[in-house]
Amino acid sequence: MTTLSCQPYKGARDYYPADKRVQNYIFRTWHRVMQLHGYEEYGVPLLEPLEVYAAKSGKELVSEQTYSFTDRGDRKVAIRPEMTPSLSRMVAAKRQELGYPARLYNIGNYLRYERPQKGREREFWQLNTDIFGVEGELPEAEVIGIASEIMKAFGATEKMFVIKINNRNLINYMMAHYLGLDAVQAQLMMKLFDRKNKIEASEFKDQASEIFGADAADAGLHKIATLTAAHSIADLPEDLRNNQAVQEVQKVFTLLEQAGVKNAVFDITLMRGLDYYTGTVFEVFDTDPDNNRSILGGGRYDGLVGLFGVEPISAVGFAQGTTTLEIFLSAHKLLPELPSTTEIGIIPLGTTLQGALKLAARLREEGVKTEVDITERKLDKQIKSVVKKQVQFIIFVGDEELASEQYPFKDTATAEEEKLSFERIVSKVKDRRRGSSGDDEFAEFFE
RNA sequence: GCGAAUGUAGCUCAUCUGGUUAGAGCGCCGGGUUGUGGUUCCGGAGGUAGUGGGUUCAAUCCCCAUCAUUCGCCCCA
Repeated sequence: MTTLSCQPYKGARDYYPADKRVQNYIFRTWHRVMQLHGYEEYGVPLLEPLEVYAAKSGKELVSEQTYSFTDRGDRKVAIRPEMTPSLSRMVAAKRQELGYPARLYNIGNYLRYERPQKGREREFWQLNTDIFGVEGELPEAEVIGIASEIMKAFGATEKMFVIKINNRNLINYMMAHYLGLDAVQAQLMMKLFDRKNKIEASEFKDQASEIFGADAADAGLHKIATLTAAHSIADLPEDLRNNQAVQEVQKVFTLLEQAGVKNAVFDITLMRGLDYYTGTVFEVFDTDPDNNRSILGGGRYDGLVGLFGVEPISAVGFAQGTTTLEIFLSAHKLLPELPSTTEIGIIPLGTTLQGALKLAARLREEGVKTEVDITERKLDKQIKSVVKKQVQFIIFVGDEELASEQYPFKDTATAEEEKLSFERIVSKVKDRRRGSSGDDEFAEFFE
């Protein structure tokens, strides 16, 4: 008989209670910010017909990175590698019944068959948020503003992250008309732009001139230098500035300024890999040069709903994953202390287990999350277990306590202990609840 | 899919250029204390050195393969 491995599947993680607390903290914050902005939660199936992704997601994502199989009915099926196509399908199906603007969000897990590494897992969890049915730049500004608020809700300051913004129409115009590239060259150049911040300046230059070809290299490089030096619309060369797409970008920036978002910048090198984007694209980056990593990304994708045979509906959205967000939060020391959801551990003294169980039942009636140690081990072992589980309080229950109804009530963090009545204990725990999380009105997200 | 590094106890690591029964710290379990932990003392369990093959009188150490982990590329959350 061979022994089974304890390791989880490659690229997937086990979430022990301490890990799950971190994940739930992130989920809770996401729920709170999205609901405050009037977004409603929805859900989609884990499985989709493969062609839902084949249509628009991008070649590599579908052919190389999708977990797909043929089901017993001979259907080609994929486990969702992303949300947007499913959501577009869903919106298309009920496009006449939804109230617009349709503001929707979801928190779910996805699978991509990739080589795992730092900030990348095969199974990952992300927030998806989208607004449907509004043309113009207002949805972009709204969604980017929410992205910024999410970052701040996690405690990030504007110095810690930057919102980079670009526009697909501008990119296309720039590639074809300003730089004079054909489709193949443009594709290569987009990939190169995408990597600009990850490679040496000289390497960027070499590869760029190779794409231009010997004849056009000098003029092309000169133009690219002008482009990459541009940190706002105003810095762009005049040939580009009059383009319609530039006006769109300008409008987005004006709206963000009015909304008080100060850390958004124009970045002509921002590309985004997915094929379905049609207008504004944006990403949030860590400003720490050691973590040159995108922690949120999205854009406008007006064509996707129309693929399902209905009139197109304009759409803007973004996704943020827990994997890279966790790296960001811990690097900036933004992860709070997250104690156990269990608030009280009761330790029976001597032969008072029945009394302890009754006390626990009374506490639960008051909504206090309570466990009882039923191991009958030595006292110090029981205390150690409660502390290890990061439960906040201990009540010791012996015959004396049951008679007097005054219980030694210990704070495991400070080691302070006092004798309290049942009522005082309940109010202490509830005070602590309000004080620590600060968002008791969202207590339902603690589930 | 490509490149590189690593793999010894639950965790972090020793074991000097291959040489007797592979060690330590932390953790875990038990006891000193039939009512108080994270900072005491004593004892104990736990390893076919990722796995398989090869070289050798002899392999944790050298070689090959394989698997896993990590870091990059590609791509992306």
